[in-house]
Amino acid sequence: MYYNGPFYVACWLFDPIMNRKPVPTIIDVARRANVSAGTVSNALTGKRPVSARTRERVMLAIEELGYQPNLLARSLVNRTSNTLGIVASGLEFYGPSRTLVGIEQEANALGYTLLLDLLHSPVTPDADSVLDDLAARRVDGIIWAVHEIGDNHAWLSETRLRTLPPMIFLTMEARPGASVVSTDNRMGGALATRHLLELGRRVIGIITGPKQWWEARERLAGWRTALLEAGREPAADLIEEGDWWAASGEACLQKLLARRPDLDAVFACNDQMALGVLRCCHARGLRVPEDLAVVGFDSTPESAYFWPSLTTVRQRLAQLGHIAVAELHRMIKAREQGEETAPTIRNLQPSLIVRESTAPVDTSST
Amino acid sequence: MYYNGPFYVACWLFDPIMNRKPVPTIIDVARRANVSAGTVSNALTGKRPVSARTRERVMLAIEELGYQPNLLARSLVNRTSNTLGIVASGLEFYGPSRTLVGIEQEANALGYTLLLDLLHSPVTPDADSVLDDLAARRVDGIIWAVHEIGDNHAWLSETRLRTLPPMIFLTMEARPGASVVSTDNRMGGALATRHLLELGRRVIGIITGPKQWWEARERLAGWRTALLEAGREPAADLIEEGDWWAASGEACLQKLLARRPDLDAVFACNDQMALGVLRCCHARGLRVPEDLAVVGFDSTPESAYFWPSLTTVRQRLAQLGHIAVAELHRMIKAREQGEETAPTIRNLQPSLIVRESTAPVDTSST
DNA sequence: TTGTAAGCGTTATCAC
DNA sequence: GTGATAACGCTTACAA
Repeated sequence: MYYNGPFYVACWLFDPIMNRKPVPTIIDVARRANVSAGTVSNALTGKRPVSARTRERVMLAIEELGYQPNLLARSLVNRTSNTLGIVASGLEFYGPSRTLVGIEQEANALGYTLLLDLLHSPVTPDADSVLDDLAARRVDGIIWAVHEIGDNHAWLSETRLRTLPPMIFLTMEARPGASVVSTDNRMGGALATRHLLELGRRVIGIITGPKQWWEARERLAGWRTALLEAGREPAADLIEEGDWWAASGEACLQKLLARRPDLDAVFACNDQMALGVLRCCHARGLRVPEDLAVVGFDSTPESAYFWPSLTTVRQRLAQLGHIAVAELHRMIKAREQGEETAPTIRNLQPSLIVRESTAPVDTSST
Repeated sequence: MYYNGPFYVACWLFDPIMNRKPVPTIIDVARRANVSAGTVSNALTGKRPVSARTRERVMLAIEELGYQPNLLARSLVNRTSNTLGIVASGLEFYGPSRTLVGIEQEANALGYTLLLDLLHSPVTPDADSVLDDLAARRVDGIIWAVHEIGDNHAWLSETRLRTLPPMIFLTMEARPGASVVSTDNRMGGALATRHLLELGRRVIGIITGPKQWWEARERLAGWRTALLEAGREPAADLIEEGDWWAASGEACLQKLLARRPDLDAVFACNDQMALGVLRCCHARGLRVPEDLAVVGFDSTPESAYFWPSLTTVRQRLAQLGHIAVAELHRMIKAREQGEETAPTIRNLQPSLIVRESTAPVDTSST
């Protein structure tokens, strides 16, 4: 009835998995249920009606054969793979991995599977080869979750975007033609600094991330803005550049204190550097917050258990991922309809979590 | 010369992406280079020789057309997708995400792309649907990186394994037919405890992870072993069960101290709970390590900057990922050759990092 | 070295 | 409601 020809036999003979019976196909199912392949397909996808009796027979055959539809073949003809490519880096850090979880959740909810590509060097990414591979795999959309460092987005242009599936960018400065979703880091920096100003602190230093990083510059800009608002000068000797690691927090505070012994507050631009700051304070016998108030950024779970617990800026990292995927999904659907979507820019507002490192009175460690 | 028939035209007309020219195929390239599709294929894969002149023409055509080979189609005929499925959970924690990075690195080095599936509930995973999907996508192999909690591996059986691609398990108790790579958590627990014994501590408590977790039980077993070796009794009132979070470290230490005011050392089974322990000590005015020596587990980057810096057990998480992928690759290649591979069990040895929380003399914070 | 054509496992079209 | 059949884009005997 169905004969697949000599090639089929050859494949069976040379089957790479010799000690297994060949994987059943939709044709095997059809044969066993005494229907055509098309009917099996319809029974499975429900795209066209199938009588209850046939459906039953089909399902039975599937069960007996242990049939698994081949999604590769399905994607080939459907011209859609229900797959999202995600390019990320720095997954060993809290922020990126938290965001990835958010991305996966929303992707899963929308029926996408994730194809993960991690960049080994976020600074000089070989963007083209990664993106080409993703495009070759026919992903439905791409999430670029690589922090903006130096000119590592130089490859990005409107014309390049046209050669790619719908794409969304995380944590990047707005660019023509690109859809971006970020935390408002500038606002975060301002929140932290205003809080210290309101506490009456007079000499507020900042330990930034690497200036190469866009996020670091934004948080610094927020600090500047808040100081200027208050009529203070954002003096250069109040700024030290760290590298996001705790060790640099410690080292930078040493330098700041050497220059400005009158320092009475410091904004460390992430929680890890803030941890280094706290350690430095303990070592020097500085009381926090009495002698030095400290604010961090990120609100890692641990920060509530530092000693003292850390006042910090919280970004909604998982939500960042959710929104990115939802927006990407919208773009994909729109393009399927042939509609042209205008690029969107989303800026998520962070919030301040006040804890012991700035508020000596309240001992609660929320 | 080549005419693809009415369907091709229809596809062009109903092209989902109407404002774009249809994606070029290998046939378009062939036509433009005045060769056959097979030759283009050979030029691209190098599987069969192609004359220099033809290759040049082909490459030119590819360039001009912006052709991207369709990996879906290629995988369909090759019966291999160069893809690894990874099922993971708890990615918001340091351990799992660090391991994922290791996995991705090695996978990348071996030419695999990763398909990521995160389990929303590691306790009662819907393993079958996730695995079926991965199998339907025809991944070449699967990495199960879900911690063993309760009976969340109940689905696993030798017969089920036979229906799946080659598979490797992380951090799980050995099982017949399954290849596993884990850290030797029992050894880790013993290392930590022996260290405290050698320091002359007499009453050594333990704050475990949830007993539901295999890893937690193993670390506890290591503590027991070490105490028994030294002729001490692993008394029940020295044990408290935490939940891996810092808050539970704090709470558990309170309970331990209430029962055993003579406690002079505690082994917290991860660094986060150890952080909670340190906080509790500060709050109660206990000196670390003079009054209470503290050891953690994991060696997170932050632990070196706790106050005091934390003595902890280091597992090579990235290496765990490397080894898992390398082993999986071996299994895949073996099965391709039709060879039957015996399941392998790998146990990675952890090591102890001694810092201030147990060694008051040495102030270095390596 | 190159072309022809069958085949990978699906879905969609068009009759019946 | 169901069955042939062509098509998705690529690889690979086989023949030339």
